[in-house]
Amino acid sequence: MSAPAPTVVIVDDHALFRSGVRAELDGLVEVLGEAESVEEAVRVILERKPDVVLLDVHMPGGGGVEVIRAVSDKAAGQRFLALSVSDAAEDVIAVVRAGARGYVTKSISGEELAAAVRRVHEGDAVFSPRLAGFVLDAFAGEVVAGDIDPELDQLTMREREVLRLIARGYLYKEIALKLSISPKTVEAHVSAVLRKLQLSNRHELSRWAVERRLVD
Amino acid sequence: MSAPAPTVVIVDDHALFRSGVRAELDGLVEVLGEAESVEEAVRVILERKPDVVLLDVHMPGGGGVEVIRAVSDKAAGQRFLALSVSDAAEDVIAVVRAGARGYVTKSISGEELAAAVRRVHEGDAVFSPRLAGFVLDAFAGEVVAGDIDPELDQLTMREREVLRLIARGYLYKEIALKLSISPKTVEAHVSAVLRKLQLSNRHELSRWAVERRLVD
DNA sequence: GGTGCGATCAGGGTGATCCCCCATATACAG
DNA sequence: CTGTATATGGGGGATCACCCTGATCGCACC
Repeated sequence: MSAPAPTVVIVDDHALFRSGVRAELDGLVEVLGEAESVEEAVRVILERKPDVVLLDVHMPGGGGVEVIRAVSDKAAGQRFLALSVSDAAEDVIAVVRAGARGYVTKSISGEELAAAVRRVHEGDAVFSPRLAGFVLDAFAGEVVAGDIDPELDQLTMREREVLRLIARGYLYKEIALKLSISPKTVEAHVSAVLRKLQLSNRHELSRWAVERRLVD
Repeated sequence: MSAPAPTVVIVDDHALFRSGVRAELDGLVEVLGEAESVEEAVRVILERKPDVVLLDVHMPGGGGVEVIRAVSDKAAGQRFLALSVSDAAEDVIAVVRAGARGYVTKSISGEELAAAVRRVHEGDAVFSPRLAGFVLDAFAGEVVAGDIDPELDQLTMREREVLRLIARGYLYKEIALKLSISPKTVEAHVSAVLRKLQLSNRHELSRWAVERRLVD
């Protein structure tokens, strides 16, 4: 337990919060730098190469996920600990998928945060108790869903109905029967969906739907 | 930190190891019982309802995964901490998929094990440092696979290659280009796969592949 | 040396998909 | 009233998917 203090970079768009974290962690970890935007974060992280990046999930310009993506392209081994007010499952899932090795809420104490940083630095996975369930449940294959989607939003109700059936592998004929319309109308709806989502065939459409967990 | 000692049941087919764990945990957690087979484990767990089940992964009669499945059917909230000599990714993935909330190797010390039990009891997720990477990498969408599947087993290597590409939505032409063979040969392989798996079109094939986590 | 299997390919056919054009009715906003 | 969006349809055609019946070659097994 006499390991040297791990080094961190704090990424958050709120200066007040950054200095709060810095003060709380004083003496427990070594703060190498701060950043308040995605671009600045990427630059600072690549420059200072901290043991762990404390990363806010919600930020203008893409959020924590973008930071992880951009940094991981250039420095594969970088470890991230997500730090957020949100305990929404989608946020946790998204940032973990991107590559974060931990996720804690901002209600954490300074000592707990320092401990979490140490554990992430050692390669461990850290999750707030109430979040561990989300992550592992999602990993176990459960459905999460339930959020709003700007891409899905531009589709009309009828188009979404057709999309759902297409994604389940039904033929135009079968969909026409189910909806009591002509196969030609189904075709028209499918074309509209493909155009709006910028996809080129029903296979891509199926994958699109599965990725957004609209079916299966 | 003055919480009452959590209660555990130890499941392992080696009596020597069970008593070792019991001795190491003495005074730190309360051992409610032991089991040395899948059947006994299910019975003891449902009877004693421990806070955490310390579960060996490799056991005659199905191993830890079977225990988790059987118990979860009857007592949904039960928490499991997998304890194994193996640090193979497939073992970790399998047991976490089944529902374990943690996984540590048997090289762990008594104090560390007690701490892990406490954290799992509190709802936290616990992984040995070198295992955390496996689990999160797999969750991030990487391929793990490597297990045996009687359905997949009847496919030849070439057929599996084609299956993978079909499930990803490629056209016969595109697959032919990727594999440097004729579209007609691709067609032949697809037909063989559909026949062997008793499916009728590429949509069902995609769903089949996704369910078995061969793609996506 | 036959027998079987895997991998490669061809021709021909039917149905499905997807694209383009087009038209109609309804509803809603400006 | 006029334009726009939505839902509904049709014709025609190019491409794709799937199935069938073939074939050749190599390799392993008995």
